[in-house]
Parts: sequence; structure tokens; C-alpha cells
Amino acid sequence: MLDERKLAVLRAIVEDYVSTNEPVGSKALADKHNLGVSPATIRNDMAALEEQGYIHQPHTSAGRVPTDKGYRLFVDRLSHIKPLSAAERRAIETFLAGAVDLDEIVMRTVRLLAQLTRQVAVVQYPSLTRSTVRHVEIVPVAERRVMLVLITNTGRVEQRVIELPDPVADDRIAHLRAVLNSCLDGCGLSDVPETVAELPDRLPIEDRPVAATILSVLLETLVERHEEKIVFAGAANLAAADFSVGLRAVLEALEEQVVLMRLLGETGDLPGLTVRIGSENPYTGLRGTSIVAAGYGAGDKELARLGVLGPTRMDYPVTMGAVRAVARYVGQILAGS
Amino acid sequence: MLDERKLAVLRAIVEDYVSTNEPVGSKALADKHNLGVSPATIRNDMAALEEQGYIHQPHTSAGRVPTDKGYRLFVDRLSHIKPLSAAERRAIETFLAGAVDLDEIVMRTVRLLAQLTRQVAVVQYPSLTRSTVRHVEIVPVAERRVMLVLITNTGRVEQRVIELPDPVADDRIAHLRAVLNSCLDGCGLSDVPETVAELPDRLPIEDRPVAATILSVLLETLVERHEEKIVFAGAANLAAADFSVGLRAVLEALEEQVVLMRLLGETGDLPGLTVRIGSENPYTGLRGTSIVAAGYGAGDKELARLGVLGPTRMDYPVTMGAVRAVARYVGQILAGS
DNA sequence: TCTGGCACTCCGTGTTCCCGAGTGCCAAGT
DNA sequence: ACTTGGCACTCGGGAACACGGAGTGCCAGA
Repeated sequence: MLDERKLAVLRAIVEDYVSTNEPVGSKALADKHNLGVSPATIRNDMAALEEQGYIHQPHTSAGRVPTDKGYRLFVDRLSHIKPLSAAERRAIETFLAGAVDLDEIVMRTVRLLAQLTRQVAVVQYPSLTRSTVRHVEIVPVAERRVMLVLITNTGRVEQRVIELPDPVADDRIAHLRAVLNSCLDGCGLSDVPETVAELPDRLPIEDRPVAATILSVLLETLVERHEEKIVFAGAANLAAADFSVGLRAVLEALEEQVVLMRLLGETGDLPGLTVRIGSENPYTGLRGTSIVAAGYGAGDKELARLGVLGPTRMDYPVTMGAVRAVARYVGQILAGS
Repeated sequence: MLDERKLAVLRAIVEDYVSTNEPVGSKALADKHNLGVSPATIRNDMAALEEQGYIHQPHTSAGRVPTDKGYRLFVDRLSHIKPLSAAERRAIETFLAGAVDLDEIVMRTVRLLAQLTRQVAVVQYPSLTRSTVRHVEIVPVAERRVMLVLITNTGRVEQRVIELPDPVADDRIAHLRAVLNSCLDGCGLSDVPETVAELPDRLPIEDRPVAATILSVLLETLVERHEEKIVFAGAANLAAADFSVGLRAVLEALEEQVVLMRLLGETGDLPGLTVRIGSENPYTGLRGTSIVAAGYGAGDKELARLGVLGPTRMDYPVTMGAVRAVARYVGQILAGS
């Protein structure tokens, strides 16, 4: 059905189209890629490829353009992820190593990825769920208001202002903080609800309402915020790509955390590296865009995901290489800090 | 030189051009705005206005378009800031009131402003310089590593990881924290350097190297980070505006914190409300864009700035009204929290 | 100082035409 | 059974051209 040569033709079409952004014809193929056959033969193969939906011609008497299905086949079977050059790897390493806290790691990562791929990069903050409690701090801010700060072992800091039902003396707060920390130190975040469930019962009765309020906010923070933060960079690259159509839709999607979430989140077939091509992704408006995403984390736990978003006609091997590499390096940085 | 009627003509041109986005001719003006004179008279006035550089015609036999100088005159003398409707004000209030911490206040503000003006909104995080220390926390993270968390009265939380020269026992850290807090509680951030200058001398000699390290990072945090964080939203609105030319440049500027900083930062003539029109702003590439910015803060201290960025042909009265209103409401929220 | 009239200038649009790239098909060659 | 060269056909897109209309500048008269 699809012999070796037809696949070679498809590969050539994808590569040519990606680099020139123009429909590619049989003659050009025969010239540039030495396939060893004449244009006429290639035309026959192209007809077959089109028949099966891998390529498509915009109009009669134009060259062929890969379809989403064509790119899919290319990514799955016809290409190899292209590793970064040594220079690029060094650049990544030094650039990421300079970060002083989690915010900066994420910020640098997303910029790096955007620059490396010349596309829009998206990075999700490391999930809280897999990390553990390093410290809980309760800071009085006003008579009936405290600030709750939660510090995790991945360096993430969550903060919430809490209104208390009654005024509370500072030493009561201090005591509560001490108790909380002794309970929770090193506790996995997913175990927190269970761990604190019985806590109020062990406190003096007058402290219980306050403790309950604080704990409920703590739990809320864990579930609500746990992985909703996403940042992106490189929007300017959209303008460079010939995105003229649908640019608006893409920008809108980028500002919708929820949409981004889903795009990054749903995991794919290749281990660790997800590629979603054009219409494969669930959002109209992102018809013309592909997403290359990967999980990252400290050690082997996947904490969150990152990736890039670009036109379907992107250079998949290079992009996949960059995403994979950055994911790995971020993982290393997180593990080492 | 510019009598009353010529000014009225200019105003009419600006208003028409803003709403139609097409060069406006003498006939249209005479029809829509009842200026009480004939098209021919208007033509004479237009010739005078063009002579003095307030308007400009793209080509012979096209209508007129305001120049930057024309918009400037319009903003300074011909228009009145348009207050928001009651409904809009209520919407702002309820939307902002739901925020739980500073991050969320800023996030909501920027989105709100983008939606209200249908342009790109930019918000700078409240400056640290005018706020005071609420609490300093030092959390051991590893044997020779601690995390420094600084909480201010504006609800901002700054965090840094610090590598210590030597391992330090937890109780030494606790002591240092207590000393720090007793010194710094309520201290204005700009006074911190002075306040801590003598601190190491009052500590046991063995704690001094550690204290010095921590203090140097603390000071660094204050000066380096003090107001560099800026967020934006509403980039999708750029695509809707007919920004086709230069869109790339605008997106690039948006991702350059430094550029944004300067655009927002340089203060203007009107009290509190800065308008920079087209070529008035210092960056090529932002030729076709105007910036409307205002300071905001709790009470009367200006903590930071916010604003919107849009095509020069924006609706200045409405935009200025929205920016001013949002700045005020954010100030109220900050003061009240 | 304003107004109506008039000639003039271009822009943008629609039409037509033509070239060239690329195809599909067929018959002949290996 | 493939592959190949030849050939007629199809469109897209650019160049040339005409033309209507919106808008102007200027002038003479009120």
C-alpha cells in the first residue's frame, strides 16, 4: 500500500514544505532529493498519497501540501528527534543555572524554549501534588487577619490572606504554627488533608475555630491552586510565522489558562513527548497549530508539563529535540535545588 | 491662528476617524457633525490645520487623518475624560474584590483593564520601596541552604534561596530570625539598609558570617527586584485592531520588561494620567501605538503604574476614563487589605 | 468671510489577458 | 508490472488597463 519509496516521497514533501512554505511539485522533488526516479513516477506516488489522505493540493495545478495525517505519519515513522548541538546544550545549562528561585526558573525556562524553537513556549508551574511540605508560616497581618505561607520542597511558595472569625493573640498563632509544622514537616501534599483532619481535636477548645478556618484555607489552597499556573513567552514569534489567519484565536487561547492546561495536559503516545497536530487538538481556532509537549520533574516524578505551540508546518525533529532537552535540564535544576 | 471652529473641525476629524478608521472628508464632516458651515469652508479650515501639522492626507484626493500632533491637541484641549458607567464601576468593584492575594489582584486588574478597553493592558507590581516590612522568615531547606521570605504590608512576598558558607544549627537560625524581625518589623523598605547595617556587630561572633550572607541577599532582593515585575494581558486585542504592520514589534516590546518599564514609568504632564502618543514614545516599532498610563497606590503614595497600549487611533476619552477608574479601585483594594 | 461651482487628481476596483507551474493520463520502453 | 517521456489541460496570480467616485484646491460671487 505504502511502499518504501512513497514514504520517502512523503518525507521529502514534508521537509521541503516546512522549509519553503510553498506547495511542492514533482519536479522540485526529483531535483533536490535524489530519489532516483523521474517526476512522472513521483506524480504517480503523489496521487496515491493523496488518495489516502496524506497530502493535499490547494487547487488543481498546484503542488502538494502535507495534511495533518501526513505530518502524523512523518512524526511517527519518518523522522528522528534531532538532538541539540553541544553549544546549545551549554547555553541552556548556564542560562538555567543562574535562576535564584522557582519563579525565575520557570521564567527563564519559558523564554529559553521560545528562543530556541522560535515559537511560542508554554510552561506549567510544577504541581504541588507530588511535593512535600517544607514549612508552614502563619504571619499576623492585622488583628483579625493572618497570612498563610506554605513552602514546599520544590521551592514553591503559596500565600493566602485569611480573615479570622475572632481576634487571636500572637502567642496562640505561634503555638498553632508550631503544631502545624511538627505535623506537616516533610508530609506529602496529597497526604495533608488526612494528616490535619484530627488536628483541631488536639488543640485547646478556644483555638479550634481559628484552627479550622486556617486549615480549611490551607486545604483549599492545595486543591484549587495545585496546578493552575501557566506562563507563556514568544508571542512575537507568532507574528513572524505566517499565521495571518487565526492569529487572534491563538492569542486568545494563550490567555486562557484552562485551554492551555488541557492542551499541555492530555498525554500522548510517545513516552514523555506528546505531539498534537492541527485538527488533532480539541480546539477550533487552533486548527492550524501543533503542540509539542513533554513532562518534566525532579527525578522520575512528572511534576508538570511544558511545550511549544507553532504552525502545523513546523520543524518537528528540531522542535521535539529542543522540548525534550529543556524538559530534562529543568528537571535536573529542580532536583538539584 | 486656530479659531474655535477650526478646533471643532479637528475634534470632529479625530472622533470620526477613531470610529470609522477611514480618512474623513469635508462632506462627511458637514453632514454628520452640525458645524453650521458648508463643506467648502471646512475644506479651508482643513487646509489650515494641515498647514500646521495637525492633520495629514495619505494621498491627494483622500480624506484627512489626524497626526500625532493632532491627537495631542485633541487630548490636551478638546476632549474630556469619560467616566465609566455605573454598571461598569460595579463590575470592576466586584471583580477586584474577589482577589485573595497580591498576585491575584494584579492578575485580575490586568485582565479587567484589557477587557474594559479592548486593548493591551499592562500592570506593574506595586513597588517595594514605599512599603514596610511585615515579617521576615528564614526557613532551613538543607544543611547549608536556607530560604529567605520577605512579607510586606502590601501583601507582596519575596523569596530567595541562600547558600550559606557553613552549616548552621536550626536554633541559631531561629535566633537570627527573631532578631531580624524585632529590628525590621514595620520598617520602611528604603530604611532597611540603614537599619541592618550594624546588626552583625550585635550578634555572637560565630553567627556573623551567616548573618552577613543573609543580609546581603536581603539587600540585594530589595534593590534588584524592587519594581521589575510587569504583566500584561489582552494581546488578542492587538490582532483585532488593524495592527497588521508592526504587530511583531509590539509583541516584542511587550515581552521586554525593560521597555515596558520605561513606557509606563516616565511620567507625563496631566496629574496622574500620562498619555504618550505615537512618535512621542521613545521606541521605534511603537510608532503607531499610544500609551495611556496612570499611577496607583494605597492612599496617596504612588506605588506603581498601570496602563494600556493601543493604536494611536484609540478612543482617548474612554480609555483614559477606564485607566483612571481602574487605578483608583486598585488603590482602594490595596489600601483596604 | 463664507459659499457654490468646477476642473483635477488619484485610489481602489473590476476586467481581461497571459504566462507558467503543475497535473493527469496515455502509450511506449525496460 | 513499473517507469518514463510527451502532451493537453487547468488554474492561480501578476500586469495592463479602464473607470467611477470621493475628495481636493481654487476662483468668483454673495
